[in-house]
Amino acid sequence: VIGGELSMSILRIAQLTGVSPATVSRVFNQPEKVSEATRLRVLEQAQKQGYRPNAAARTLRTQRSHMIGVLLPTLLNPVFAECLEGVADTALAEGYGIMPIASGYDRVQEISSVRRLLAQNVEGLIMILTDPQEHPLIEELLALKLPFVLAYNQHPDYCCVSVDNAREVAAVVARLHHQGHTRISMLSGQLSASDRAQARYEGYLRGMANEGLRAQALIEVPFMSQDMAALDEALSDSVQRPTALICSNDLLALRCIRRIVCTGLSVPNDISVVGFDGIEVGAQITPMLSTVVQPSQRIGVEAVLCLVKQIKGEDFSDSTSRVLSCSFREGETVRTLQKP
Amino acid sequence: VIGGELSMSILRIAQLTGVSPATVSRVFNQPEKVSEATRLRVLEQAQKQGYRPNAAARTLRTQRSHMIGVLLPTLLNPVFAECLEGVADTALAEGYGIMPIASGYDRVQEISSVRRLLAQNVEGLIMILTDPQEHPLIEELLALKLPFVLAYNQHPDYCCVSVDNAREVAAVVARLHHQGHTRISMLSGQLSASDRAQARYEGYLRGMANEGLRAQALIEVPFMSQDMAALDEALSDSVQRPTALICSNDLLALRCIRRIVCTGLSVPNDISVVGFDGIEVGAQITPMLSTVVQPSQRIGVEAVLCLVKQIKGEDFSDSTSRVLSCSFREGETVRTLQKP
DNA sequence: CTGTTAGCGCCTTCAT
DNA sequence: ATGAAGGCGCTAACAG
Repeated sequence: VIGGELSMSILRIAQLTGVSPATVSRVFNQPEKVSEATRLRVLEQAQKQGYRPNAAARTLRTQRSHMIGVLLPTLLNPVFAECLEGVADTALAEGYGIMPIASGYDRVQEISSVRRLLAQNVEGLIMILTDPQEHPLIEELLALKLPFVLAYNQHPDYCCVSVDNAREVAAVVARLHHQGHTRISMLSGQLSASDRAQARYEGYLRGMANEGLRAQALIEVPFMSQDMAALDEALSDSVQRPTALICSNDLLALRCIRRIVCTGLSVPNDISVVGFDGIEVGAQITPMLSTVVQPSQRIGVEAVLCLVKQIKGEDFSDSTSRVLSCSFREGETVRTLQKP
Repeated sequence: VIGGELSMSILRIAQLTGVSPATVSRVFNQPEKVSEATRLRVLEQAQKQGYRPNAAARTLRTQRSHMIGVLLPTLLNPVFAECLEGVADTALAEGYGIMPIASGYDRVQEISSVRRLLAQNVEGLIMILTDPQEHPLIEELLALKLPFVLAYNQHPDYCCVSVDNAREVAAVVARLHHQGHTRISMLSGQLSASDRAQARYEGYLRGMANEGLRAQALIEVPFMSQDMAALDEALSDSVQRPTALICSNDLLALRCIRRIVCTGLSVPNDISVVGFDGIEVGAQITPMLSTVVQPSQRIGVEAVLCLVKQIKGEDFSDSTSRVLSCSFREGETVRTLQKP
């Protein structure tokens, strides 16, 4: 009965310790059900042999992978990297591993990426979609009864961890107005590219209406390319030129500032710029970027907590959405205008 | 023989299609060994039933998880996020999933994190360590015969994908000297914090020696905190003050620029600043950061390719290290001095 | 080209 | 408190 070249497994530890495999298993999963004496012996042997439970076998047996899939647009935008950091840390703390995939803001890739995640038998998904509206993926997940949480996205029917994009931008408009600005424009990537962009633009419109200001036409630039022609045009008319520019995200804001300065104008003296996201570097640069700071890491944290709750509770209806509040970073890219 | 509530599995598809489980398995793994007719029938049935092969079972059976573990300091520094993007994309293309964990620049966490990765039965590891010198982890992995690749780190004995940090910094020194700078200082986070920091500092010393310049004392600031006292002191003496400052990484460079400007000095008029890393945002800001651009994404890509080669080849000696070359980004934070 | 069979390593009732 | 036994879903011989 003496095993020969037994590969590393629970069985080997069992034999070496002189107990049954069941006992070894218990030591790792229900330690309280094993007498301290044998438990220590098993632990010691396991230690000595460098034994680690086989995750695949355990997953197969328990039907639990302890894996969370994460779908995000790209890690090249720090806002998502910051979020992922929050996701990673929290998942770890909750006993889950994460498997991230970037979709490149592409709906087709979003679908294929999630399929791969499903193939890995993830227990749940955290997704940052370009736009959750009528997304085939959602139906699919619902049918599979696979728990998921949307991050940054907003949708009335599904569990989302996000911010009130529209409200935040409207507040920025009010703030700028309060500082004497009336010609306030908004610049964005392609609106169709994300629900955030749309919500933020709506916030702009609402804010302008609230303040009794005339909304300007949206300055829409291709986000992926570096083409700033639309901005150039908006700046060309030095009389009608806006005094303040709200950008749909921080990366765009930086790009705008650069373009404006290259044009020979000054930020914030000639034109104020406000971003959205609150990426860390924005606070390191000079002039410090004035921006709406989303709690990106916290969004990641909450998304995991919410997802884990769903997974544990098996309760799919408990998917309480969370709208986190933003703060405004008083940077140095906004100028208070003299009253005329 | 008519199966009842058979849970989703290869067996179910087999029964429904009227073939054996082996055939279904072949359809997914060795399609060429199955007649087109039955293959199509199986595929159709699988499709209809929404069947997906169970990854855990497959892993258990084949002893291959198709998972790569990734250990990195943090995602909050864009340089690592960019690298991870490269890792993620390439791993996907190679048929692997990735599982990233952040270590927070902490050796103890590095160890515990990798343990967790091992517990997930990853087939290999990509690691960005603070310092691979005499790292207990390495011994452990070697003993386990688990393939791994170090990224950014440099070590003669193990497979690394990195850049020649020392050479690149030395080149910066030469470049600055060529532009008329002689009082060139270097600023870094704690040297002990990473082998990169050390190598870059060595490069500074070597570069200064090469140019026949007198190396200044290293300005060492705590990287994690925002404490810039050491810099303040270096700038206090307006006569001896350096005309150029080489920073050990881009994040530090941004912080320095901010501090310098807040002191009332100008970059680059009063003092030139050069970074190291080449994070994307550095090119978006104004003034554009002059810096040594590491091919971060490519480091990630190469690391995966190198790792996969090891995994496939089972050949642990084929671990050819790769030293990628950097480029210099001519930004706007360096001034060419007039000849005296 | 297809079917049969035997585990991969683990957990978990059910006995003892 | 511990042991025995079955099976999670799949693949890789080996037959036919």
